[in-house]
Amino acid sequence: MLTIGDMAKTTGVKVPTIRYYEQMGLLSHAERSEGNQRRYSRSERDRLSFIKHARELGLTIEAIRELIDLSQHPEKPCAEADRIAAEQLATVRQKIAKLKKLEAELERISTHCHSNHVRDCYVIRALANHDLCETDHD
Amino acid sequence: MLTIGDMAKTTGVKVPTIRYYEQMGLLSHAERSEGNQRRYSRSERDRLSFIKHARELGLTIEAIRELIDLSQHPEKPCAEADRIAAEQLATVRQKIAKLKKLEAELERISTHCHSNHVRDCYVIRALANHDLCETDHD
DNA sequence: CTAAAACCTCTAGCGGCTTTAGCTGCAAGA
DNA sequence: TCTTGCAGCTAAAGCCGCTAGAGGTTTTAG
Repeated sequence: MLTIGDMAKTTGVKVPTIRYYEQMGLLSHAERSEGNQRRYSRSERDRLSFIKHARELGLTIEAIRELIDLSQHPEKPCAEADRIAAEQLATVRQKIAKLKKLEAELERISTHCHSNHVRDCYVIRALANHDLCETDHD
Repeated sequence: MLTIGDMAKTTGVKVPTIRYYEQMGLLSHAERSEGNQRRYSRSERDRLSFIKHARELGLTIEAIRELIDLSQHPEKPCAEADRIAAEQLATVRQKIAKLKKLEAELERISTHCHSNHVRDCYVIRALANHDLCETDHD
């Protein structure tokens, strides 16, 4: 049996976060030692790794909960799991697209200013005046 | 004089958000009507647009506060403003890099699954098993 | 046996808002 | 003039996904 510290060490998820996941229902209530400390099996550690990996990919707690529920029902069709992954992919792509616009504008702003005083600073002027933008970031 | 609603309409910043910005010290305490409603001048609206634009670019409230303070002192050197913009650019670039890794992995995961049941679902297996990853997203 | 490390619960805090509850202000139509 | 209904007000709580701290208990190493 693993202590919560062992779990933390082997998965890289911090101890308070593990307790948080239990509270959120991603991990079931762990068995307890006589002294009320959590004890985990290897399969619970695997589930924690699953959760960690999913979080690293940006999935919400809610989405992970759905995936865990799904994985408890191996006979169900996996279209649902596909949908969750695909949605996340779409979200990530949107974020990339948006950040690229920001990158372009910030680049322009911060390479443009050759003045010495705030009075003429391009950074400040660009922020004050959206018309100086080339792209239509929202 | 503009009401808070007018401000919201012309800048696209929601009414409660405007009040929040005032609380955070980005907007100064607005004048009030006899009936205690906020009344704004055009220059306050311009400042709100500035804030909005900066937020869209991902600047934190704190960074925006610094920029506003700077813009009140036109004779100061603008190196500080440049630094803020450049830092934000670096942050944005980091985020893009990370998201691209996620995109690659999600793409692989969600195009890989041709099974019908959760039992064999690649999405679920990939999440359970980090070894299936090609990149070393953190 | 003791000291230290690890564990426990509970609560509060982060950023950047959004929402809710319960009020008051104000303009336009009957 | 009255009323209706939108707009505004304040204060406080809620959201996400943790993280940190206080103050106590259990486990482990020596």
